[in-house]
Amino acid sequence: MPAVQTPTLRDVADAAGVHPATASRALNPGTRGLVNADTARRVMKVAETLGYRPNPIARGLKTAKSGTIGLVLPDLTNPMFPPIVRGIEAILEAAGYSGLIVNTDNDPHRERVHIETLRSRQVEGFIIATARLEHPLLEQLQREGVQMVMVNRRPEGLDLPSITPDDAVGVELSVRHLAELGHRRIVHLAGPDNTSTGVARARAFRNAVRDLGLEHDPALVASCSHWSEEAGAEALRGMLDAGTDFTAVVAGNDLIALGCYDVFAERGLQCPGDVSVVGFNDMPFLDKLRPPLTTVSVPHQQIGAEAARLLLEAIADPSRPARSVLLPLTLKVRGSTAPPAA
Amino acid sequence: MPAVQTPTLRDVADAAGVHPATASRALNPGTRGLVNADTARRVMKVAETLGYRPNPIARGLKTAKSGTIGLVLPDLTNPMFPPIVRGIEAILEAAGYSGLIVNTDNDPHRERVHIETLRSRQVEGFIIATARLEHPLLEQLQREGVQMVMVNRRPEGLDLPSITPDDAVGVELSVRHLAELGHRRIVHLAGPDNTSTGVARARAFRNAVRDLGLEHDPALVASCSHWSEEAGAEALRGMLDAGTDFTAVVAGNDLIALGCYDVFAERGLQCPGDVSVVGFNDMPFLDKLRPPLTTVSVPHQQIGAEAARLLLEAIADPSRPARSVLLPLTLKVRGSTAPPAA
DNA sequence: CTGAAAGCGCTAACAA
DNA sequence: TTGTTAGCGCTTTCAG
Repeated sequence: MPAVQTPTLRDVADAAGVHPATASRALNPGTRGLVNADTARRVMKVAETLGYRPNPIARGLKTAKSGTIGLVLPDLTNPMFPPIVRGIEAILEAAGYSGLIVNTDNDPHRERVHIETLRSRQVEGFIIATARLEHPLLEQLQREGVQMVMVNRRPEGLDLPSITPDDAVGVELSVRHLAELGHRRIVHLAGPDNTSTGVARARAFRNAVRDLGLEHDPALVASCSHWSEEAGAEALRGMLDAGTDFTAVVAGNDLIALGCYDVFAERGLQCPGDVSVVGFNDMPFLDKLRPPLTTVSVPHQQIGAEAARLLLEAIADPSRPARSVLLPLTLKVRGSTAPPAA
Repeated sequence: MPAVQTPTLRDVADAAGVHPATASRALNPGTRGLVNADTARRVMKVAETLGYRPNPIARGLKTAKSGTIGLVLPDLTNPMFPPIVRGIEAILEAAGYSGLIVNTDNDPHRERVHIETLRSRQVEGFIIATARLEHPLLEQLQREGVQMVMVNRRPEGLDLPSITPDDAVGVELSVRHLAELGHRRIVHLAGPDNTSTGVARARAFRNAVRDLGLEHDPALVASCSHWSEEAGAEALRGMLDAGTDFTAVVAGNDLIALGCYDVFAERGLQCPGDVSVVGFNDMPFLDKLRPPLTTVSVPHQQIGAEAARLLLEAIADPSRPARSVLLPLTLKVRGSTAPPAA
């Protein structure tokens, strides 16, 4: 594609009157010390004026380093991910890395293929947002010594570094808020039970209900098949059709909560008049919904940044032990929660 | 990172008892014809069992082709882009390409740096969603023979392939809808006037107002500094503070419309009771707003897919003349528009 | 401190 | 049809 041939290391070396090897050393901060300071300066200057840009591909071929990391997302159209991506990129960029984003659409096959492609492109590590509790692929990657850090969710039984929200605290906050408003029969529409966030939040829900002395009825908990509006709507419809009695819903995440909104409209239920709802994530634009959604606020950008930092550390020093971070959460009270009707 | 050394072409060749060059030919669909069918089969089988994966980096070094294209976005957190990305990836993937996504945050400097990085990574072309009317960088790239296609917006005076919504039709639809409801004094909060979408929509607005015989007052049009809620809010506040009289707003896009919602809340205005609003793009979740936003629906995924197709065509045959596509739009009438108060 | 030489994994002439 | 030979642009021994 070029047309204008970008100058190569040889060109710089020739112009500076040195051997390419010397030019290489002069241009690389790591090896610059090995070369005469004056020569180094001269080479750098020539490189500058020639507009020399090292070819990372050629470099990668030699060093097996590419300056890239892979970013594996389940679904880019879920608004919670862009802020994570942003946080990641801010850190990577500062470190001279770039992230290659792939979308799996929650399909393990696509995931496998994408990860393979990325590996063949020599990514130096992965940030993975698609973890499932059972995740053989991750296990395999770990065995093969691939560097990676999990964001948001994590697999079970694998000791992998991860940055996740403190799900238990988030749910506890939600349930307590509803209890304080006077709700006694609270539904939990859990996320898929093959994800850590799904089960951790469901477990936290049960604990909170018990600790706060609320009504404890298995019929009040259902799992959604996906983290989506449709799945949330379906789960709530099932609950309603079964005649379950409740005055509030703790949704596994914001999209599931939005699914509830759809069902409220279908069934002529008022929110928060007839039923209150709490979401999870605080994705954008929630404040403009009808009604504005009360939700658990998650520092997505910070999650991303932290994950990137961890990964870069691991790449720099693979022997360093895996570290995991739980990020603190807060509840954002908006208009979707109110005391139950008397 | 590897740990398990992935087998190289040499390994395959050795195992199959042929020369690496033969193995290469056998493995590449394009050159497979040059090799004995039996040998080819054998090589492929060996490659299969060895788990051989070609190294695209090494290949790229030789061929100056990388199988990647660069995707330049102004802001990934704007919900209109993920669907475009999805459309692009669907096509690229099918063609064995992958897209490298970068975010410029509307910063020309970041844009320049990112594009340079991508070029050094040998992307074969670009899909660019950051075009400004005046865009020296694009001009330079075009001069240098870089393949690219514009999505959504385009620069002025450069003959570059583009896939854009039919802005004029979209605005015309909006204004006509409002006129039919009985509105006579309609405000347009235009997008930034350094973008083609901003000015094209503003021009279309003026034309529609004239054609429909509505009130034509320069005070009814303002430009927003960005495609954002904040900028939209600011523009509307200015309008209100100036005492401009109007009953409806045609917003440059959905985010600007959302900014209007904020101002309505601040100033105690009812929508659509006191003032109607129409957006542009039909980004996700608009149906759940208070009130649901009437907007122009844009086939984002199709835009992305079409752009990817165009780019792949151009890469395959650079001599082919630049083609541009205007995609048709429809109006999605929701709850933010109603007849003006009497 | 610098140059020479080799090679990362692959493909593309050119010969045979 | 296959093998030989180079070489993509860079880094990295190893000598000097």
